[in-house]
Amino acid sequence: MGQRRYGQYCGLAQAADVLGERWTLLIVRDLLVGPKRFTDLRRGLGRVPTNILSARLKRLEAEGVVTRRVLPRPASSVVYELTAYGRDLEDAVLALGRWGARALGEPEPGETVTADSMIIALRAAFRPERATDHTVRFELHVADVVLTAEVKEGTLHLAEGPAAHADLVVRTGPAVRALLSGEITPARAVEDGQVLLHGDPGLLTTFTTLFQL
Amino acid sequence: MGQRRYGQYCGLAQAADVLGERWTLLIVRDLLVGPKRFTDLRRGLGRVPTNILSARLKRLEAEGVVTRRVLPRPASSVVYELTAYGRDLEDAVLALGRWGARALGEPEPGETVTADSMIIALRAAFRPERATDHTVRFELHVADVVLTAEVKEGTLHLAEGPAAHADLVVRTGPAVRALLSGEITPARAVEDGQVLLHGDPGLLTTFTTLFQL
DNA sequence: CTGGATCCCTCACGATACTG
DNA sequence: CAGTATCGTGAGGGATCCAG
Repeated sequence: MGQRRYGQYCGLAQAADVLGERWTLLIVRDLLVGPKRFTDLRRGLGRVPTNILSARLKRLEAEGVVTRRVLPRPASSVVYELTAYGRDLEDAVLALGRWGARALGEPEPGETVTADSMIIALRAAFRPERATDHTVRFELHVADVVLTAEVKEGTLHLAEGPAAHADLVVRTGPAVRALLSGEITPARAVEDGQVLLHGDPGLLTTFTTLFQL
Repeated sequence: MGQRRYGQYCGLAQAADVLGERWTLLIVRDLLVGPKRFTDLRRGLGRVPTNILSARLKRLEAEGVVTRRVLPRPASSVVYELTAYGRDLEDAVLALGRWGARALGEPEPGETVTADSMIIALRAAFRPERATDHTVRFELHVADVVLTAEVKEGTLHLAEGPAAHADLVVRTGPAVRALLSGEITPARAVEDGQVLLHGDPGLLTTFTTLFQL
C-alpha cells in the first residue's frame, strides 16, 4: 500500500493518494451532506462492494478525513462523519463537480440520480452573492428524488424530502442540468414541458438566478 | 472500461470517471504548467510505466481534456496540451492541492520535488488580492529545483529556471511548506538556517504575504 | 534519441456468500 | 445492520523491444 504512493512531496499528489482510489471521492461527496451509516452510504453509491466500502472508510479514518462514531444507546448504530479536515474538502469537491457537470449530456440508460448528489450539485451551483435579498423555498423533484431548497438571509439550506409550504414546486428530470447551465431558458423549459411547476411560475427565474453552473 | 463507470448522473461522478484513474491528476497538474512532450511528462511523474502514460493521454484526449499536437518541422516532435476544457480544471486542481498540502509533514525519504509541482503549489498559494501594489521578482531554490516568481501589476508569472536580476534569492528545502502555511515566521526560518537569502531580507515577508496556503 | 507498443506478473478491485 | 471471507478478473507495475 505504501508502495502505491506517488512519492512526490506535493499537495496534489498527497490529495490524489488519499482520495484517488475508486469510490473514495463519492463517499466524501455523500458525507459532505451529512453523517451516514454504512448502509446509507452503500445505497447512495450504487453498487459498491461492501468490502471496498469498508476498506475505503478505514483508509479515510486512518488519514483523518472521517471518524467512525457509535451512537449512544438505544440506537447503538454506527455513523461515519467527516472530521474538520474532511469538511475542508468542500471547496475542492464542489469545484470538481462543477467541472464534471459541464461534460454531462443526456443521461445514459441506467444512470441514476441520488438525493445526495443533487444536494451537492445545488451547493455547487449556488450563488450566494445573488441571494442576499431573496427569501424563498423550493421543492424540487428530479426523477424520483425530492428535496427542499430554502434560501433565507442569503444562506442556503438543503435537505432531502418535501417542503412544507413551498413557494414553488418544480418537477423535472435531466433537464435540470440544462436549466442550471443556462442552456435553456426557464420559459422554454416550461413551454417544452421539461419542467412542471406548481406555484408562482416567475419564481423559476429566481431559481435559475440563485443556482447557476 | 464503460463497465467501470460509476453510473450516476452527477458532475462529481463524471469528474471522478475522467480523472480518477491512477496518475491522471498528476498528468493534468504538469500540463497546467504548460504543454509537454511524452518524455517530459514521464520525467515529471516519477515512475509512470510508459504504457500507463500512453493510455491516460489517449483517454484524456478522447474526453476532450488534452490535445495531441505534432510540432511543425524541423522539430516534428509531439506535444500534449490541455484544451480550454482541460484548463478549466485549474480551480479544482489548485483547491485539491491546497487541501493536500495541509497534510504534508516532513518529506519521507525518497520523496521528490519537481519544478511543475512547485509551480502549481505557488499558484495555489498566491493571493492576488494582496498583490495589487507589489512588483517584485524572486528566485526560489527548493531542493534542487530552481524557479522564478515574478509579481507585476497584480499578476503572477512563474517559470522554471533562474531569474535575471532577482530582488531576492531564496534557498530552502521542505521548510518552504511550513513557511507558506504560516507554521513558522520568516524571521524564525532565517534564524534557524532553514532558509538562506541573498538580497533584501525584508522581502521574505513580502513573499509570505503574497504566497500563503 | 523520442514516442511509444508488448509481455508478464502481481495485486487491487468486483461479485458473491456468509456472519456477529 | 454492519460488516468479514473468499475467489476470479483485469488494471497497474516493471522490463524490454521497436519504429521514426
